[in-house]
Amino acid sequence: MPKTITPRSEDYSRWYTDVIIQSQMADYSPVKGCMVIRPLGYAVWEEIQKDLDARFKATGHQNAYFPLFIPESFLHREAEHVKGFAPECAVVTHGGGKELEEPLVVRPTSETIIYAMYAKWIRSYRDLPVLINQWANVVRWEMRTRLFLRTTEFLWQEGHTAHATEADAEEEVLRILEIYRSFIEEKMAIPVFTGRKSESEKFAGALRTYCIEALMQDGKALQAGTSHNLGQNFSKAFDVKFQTAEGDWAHVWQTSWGVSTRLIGALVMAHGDDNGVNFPPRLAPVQVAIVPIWKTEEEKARISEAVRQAIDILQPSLRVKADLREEVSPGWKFNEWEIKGVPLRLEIGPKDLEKDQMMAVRRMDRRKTPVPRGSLLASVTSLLDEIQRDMLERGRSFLRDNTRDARDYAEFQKSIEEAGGFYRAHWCGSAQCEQQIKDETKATIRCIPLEGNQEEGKCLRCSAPSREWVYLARAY
RNA sequence: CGGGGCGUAGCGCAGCCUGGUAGCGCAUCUGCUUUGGGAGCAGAGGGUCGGUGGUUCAAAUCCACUCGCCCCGACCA
Repeated sequence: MPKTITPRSEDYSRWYTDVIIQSQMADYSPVKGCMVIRPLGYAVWEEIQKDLDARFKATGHQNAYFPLFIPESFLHREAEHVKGFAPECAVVTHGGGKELEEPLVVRPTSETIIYAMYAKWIRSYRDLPVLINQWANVVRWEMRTRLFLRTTEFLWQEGHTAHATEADAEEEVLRILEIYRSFIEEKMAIPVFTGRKSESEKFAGALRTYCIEALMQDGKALQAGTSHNLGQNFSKAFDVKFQTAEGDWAHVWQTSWGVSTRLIGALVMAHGDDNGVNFPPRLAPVQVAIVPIWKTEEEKARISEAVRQAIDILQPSLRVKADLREEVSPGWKFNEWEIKGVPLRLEIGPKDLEKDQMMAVRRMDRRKTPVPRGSLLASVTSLLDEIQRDMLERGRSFLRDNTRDARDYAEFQKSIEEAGGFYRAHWCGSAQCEQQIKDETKATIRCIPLEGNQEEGKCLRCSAPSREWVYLARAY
């Protein structure tokens, strides 16, 4: 039997692209670097949105929307920010048939346009904190793109908050980091490391950047989310001031944070296999696919009735789909739902009906479990929970097995080349060592753990004394 | 912008080295048989071989140019 998706262990990029296109999550568009998100891919995004949105609202945030176009001069107000983003900006120079007086930048991120508004909205300490999130698209003209991981245009959410004190801003940044971590681990079933970025890796214009780092199956790290403490860099540039209770004037302390459609790429890379994508139950657009099997007309009548009953029972609490097509065989359907990542399949045929059961098959390992029709909802629900747990656990083992200590530089160079993965390594803190490691091994400092990494040691690169270790990896 | 690879039927590919007028799988259509892991058999339809120019009696094949795509780098809060 010809398989649609072939093993690509020797070519992970190709496998990744094939899986996405064949599962119909996304397509290349006529414009290079831009991606068409098809209904399946968008459904995953909607699940991500739904969940994160609820978490943001539960912590007091509100959604709002700001313009796609940003006057070019806004970008220039914060020196570091423009340095980081100017090279990748798309710029509109004409409108209404005329050349514009001032070019408009298509937002690569919205700090500037949003803080220009905050300057008007914020007057008093009573106006703070401002806790706003925006669901939007942004455009960054990267030299090289990859479906979901780095596209010219992508969808994301960007939170922008303003606080009265530095402590409040720092608390917010860490609160969001924890929201991202728990979402990615609990819903996406992807274990992660969290921490702080080094100076060279932080956001253009931030005081400090915190991040979530995950490990893909080919041993490369992927940044899955970021949360920035902007300090007063932007509030000074945009003059966002408030009057304190004491009557003084002060600049606000700000944060910004975001996750993007890149998360979908993480999902594909972390859980996919040669049978297609593989979604964890809590995030899967379709959690259960029911595939009926019949030969005779009489069987068809009985079995479709049983399917209808199953749907009535499961539909109210689960995202379930009955595949009653007659033009394709059951075997076809099995494969199709697997390619599309449905975590649990329920088969029902004459043999099952006799035993008053349905056959449940897990997408992740094809393990079969008969479930009694009498306790269908409870059984299916517990199977889905089990799959969710097992997927996360499998990811944890993988992350554990691929996180190593690096003490000797030569050994580290050899190991990262052969095995990839994360490395715990002491770093003296100098930008020079960081750069040399990058040049010599392509590995970067993915994050500096927030705790648990205090330990006396020697820098991996220069052997100077070091008080803490960091995570190194090659990254997407 | 460098390095590598690929453009041949709707999709995936072979043929090219060594020129001789285009083939395979999937899909499609017809008929019969088929449903617990992508059905089987028999038959049918479908392609100015990315484009332009050159060499030749003859070009998918050789040469030059050109366009497009993919991968690896450079780049990338």
